[in-house]
Amino acid sequence: MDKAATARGTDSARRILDLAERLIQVRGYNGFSYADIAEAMQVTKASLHYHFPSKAELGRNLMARYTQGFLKALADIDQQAKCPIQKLESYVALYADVLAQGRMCLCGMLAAEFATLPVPVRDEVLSFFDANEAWLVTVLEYGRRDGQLVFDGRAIEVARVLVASLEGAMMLARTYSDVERFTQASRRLLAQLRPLRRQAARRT
Amino acid sequence: MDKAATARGTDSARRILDLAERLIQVRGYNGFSYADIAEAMQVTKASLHYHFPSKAELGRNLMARYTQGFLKALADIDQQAKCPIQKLESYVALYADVLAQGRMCLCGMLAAEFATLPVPVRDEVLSFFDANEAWLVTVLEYGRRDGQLVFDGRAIEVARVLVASLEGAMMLARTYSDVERFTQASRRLLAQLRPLRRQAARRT
DNA sequence: GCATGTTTACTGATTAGTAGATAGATTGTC
DNA sequence: GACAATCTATCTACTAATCAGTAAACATGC
Repeated sequence: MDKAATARGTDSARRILDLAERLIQVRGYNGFSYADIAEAMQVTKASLHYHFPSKAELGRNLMARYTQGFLKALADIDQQAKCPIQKLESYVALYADVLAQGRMCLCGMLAAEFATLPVPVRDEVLSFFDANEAWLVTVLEYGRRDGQLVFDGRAIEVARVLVASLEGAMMLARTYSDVERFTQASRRLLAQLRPLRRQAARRT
Repeated sequence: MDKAATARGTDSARRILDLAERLIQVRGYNGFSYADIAEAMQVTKASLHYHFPSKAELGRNLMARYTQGFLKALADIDQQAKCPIQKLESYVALYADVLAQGRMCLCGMLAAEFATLPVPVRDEVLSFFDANEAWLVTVLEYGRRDGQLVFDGRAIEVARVLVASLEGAMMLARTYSDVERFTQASRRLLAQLRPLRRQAARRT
């Protein structure tokens, strides 16, 4: 059965990527090694090199998969969310879900280590952020046009502040092992985009 | 002359810390080695271990010095700035100056690698952020009391969003090698705290 | 002669990466 | 349907480089 063969064949590669993803999100690109993955999978390092010849290649593949998955998630939000506010809330939830597992955003982590990354990995990281900003710009402009969102100036600037703030809030919250820090920050960031700004923070 | 001796004596330690600081800000804690510092100083690795027995000890000392310097800078701001807005602008300038050298905030970088850090270094990183938040809270509360700053809810929350957003904006700006990204983000973040919010973004 | 700071010459662990053997499953051919 | 060839995925057994860290000799200046 070629189906089973294919399934088993791709399974190792997928598991390697899963483990690499988690390791990078927790320890960073320079904080994990092939030996870590090999140990977790109970195989030898050599077999990892069969699937991903070099660490750079592993990183590039991982990033490509991550961005693809993120774009899929954004498309799902576009289908399901009823209004721009809801889209932004779902967007924030993507971050919160990662943080809830004690992980950083893969790209936030790689952005920190950017100077040490192989060039192909760098390119993928930039693509990820570009795609994020582009999606947010669409949501923001649409939301402003029909009055559901309020902000000054260019949407791209708001989008960039939003991405940067969420990444930063995620990093600080993880450092303090305090998800609530992220929740409070994201609630505040979204509140600023809503009309009726007086209600930005209902509770003190 | 004990002065010259002390000066020369402490000079090596200071230069080691200077180089370690730059290396961590650019490449991260796991992205540099004693060999990097030794090469830059034209000495052997062994002599570095004379001054800082272990990498953890080096990191702890570096963080202590960094926080001390930052607190000094905050005290200077308190003395020189005339109003809360000006204080916040000077605070943001501290970040911008680091970024202008192509570096990340030392603690922003270490926050990303937090899971892999020796515990003493972790503690120092947390102290740094705690001190930042505490200073900001004072500025924010004072500013709101006499109407120069406007924000909803608790000052601590605003302080945390500010720190997280600045760290995130710094990281993204450095990733894109585009200081302007940080400038725009910080201008926008501070504008939200000013009265007359209509003027938040004068130019597009 | 004693303290400070440096060097030489190591150690053992870990890093990414490779060559070649091997087991088992799949495929093509008669 | 039997058999050979090939493919997939793994293992053993390495390499060369780099990592943090150490011991002991050695210089220099007070």
